[in-house]
Amino acid sequence: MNNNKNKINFVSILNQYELSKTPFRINLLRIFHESKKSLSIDEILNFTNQSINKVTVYRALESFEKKGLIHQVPDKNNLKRYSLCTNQCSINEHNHKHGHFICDNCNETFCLDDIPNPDFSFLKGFYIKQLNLTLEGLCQKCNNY
Amino acid sequence: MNNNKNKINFVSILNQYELSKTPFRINLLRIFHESKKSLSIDEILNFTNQSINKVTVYRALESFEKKGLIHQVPDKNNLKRYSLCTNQCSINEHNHKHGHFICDNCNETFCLDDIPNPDFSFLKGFYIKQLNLTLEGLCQKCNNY
DNA sequence: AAATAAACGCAATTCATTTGCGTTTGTATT
DNA sequence: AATACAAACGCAAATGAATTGCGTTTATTT
Repeated sequence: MNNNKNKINFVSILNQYELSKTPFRINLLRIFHESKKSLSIDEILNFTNQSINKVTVYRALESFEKKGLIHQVPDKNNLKRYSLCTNQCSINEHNHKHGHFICDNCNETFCLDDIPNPDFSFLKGFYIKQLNLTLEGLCQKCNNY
Repeated sequence: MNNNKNKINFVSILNQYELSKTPFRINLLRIFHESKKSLSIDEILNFTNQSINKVTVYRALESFEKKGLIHQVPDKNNLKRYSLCTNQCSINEHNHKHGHFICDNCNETFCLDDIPNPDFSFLKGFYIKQLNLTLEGLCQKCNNY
């Protein structure tokens, strides 16, 4: 895999989601793909070496979310935090059976892509659009596993 | 059930959790017990007819949480939002297998006490302290059920 | 290549939450 | 029941994440 191929890849994804392809937004998409976890605004800024304005990050994330490329995930400190959508999502329809594990010690967030689908048939009359599962505890490293 | 008996009840709960029994804190505990859902700061203020200072609410909630009487739950708008603990919790040990349903339309939060316990045995080496499940969609009413 | 729309950076604003401090109230002790 | 101490309270001010306005730059469309 060469860099050129990767770049084309990200651009075509942005195309697919009708998002503009500025250098920063291409880079933002790369950052999401390369870090397998959810990201806060400050974490994103660290990956860009602070070369970009914070407001620009907020607005790019807003666009990405609106188009269904990323989605917001809960954060212990009530900060904005986003994850790449795994399924094909759109503006109107997000369909996550998505889980996150937040480590109490190192604060890392782990995406759990394949959580067993719990049975919610007891919720009669409720329409479930999105499922967000957050586990808290100790990750493998902090649990000295 | 008469009012007197209820009052004694709340006071004894506060006693049990080593929380001081000011008129507001007794009332706060009643509010949590009477509304079966999670509460934001502003929702609490509405129940008290704004007779109490916002800062006081923040500090009372902080105390309640530290002692393990309530716990924070995720909120779509990243506001502080709390629910009564169902299990016996303490300062150091919260053990929730707790779920919440947030309606996209009316914004109500419903507590799901008896969610089926998903199988997380695939998370080898992780220590799971707390499970927070948030469902989003339409509640019975907004779903025209 | 020109016209239009979107992204960007900067400064200023908003709004939830936190902090400091003097006063009041609850709690423990005698 | 009176006193002493700690905690809760209210107010004003501070913090900090997120948002908004606006002029400039860059991407997109024709």
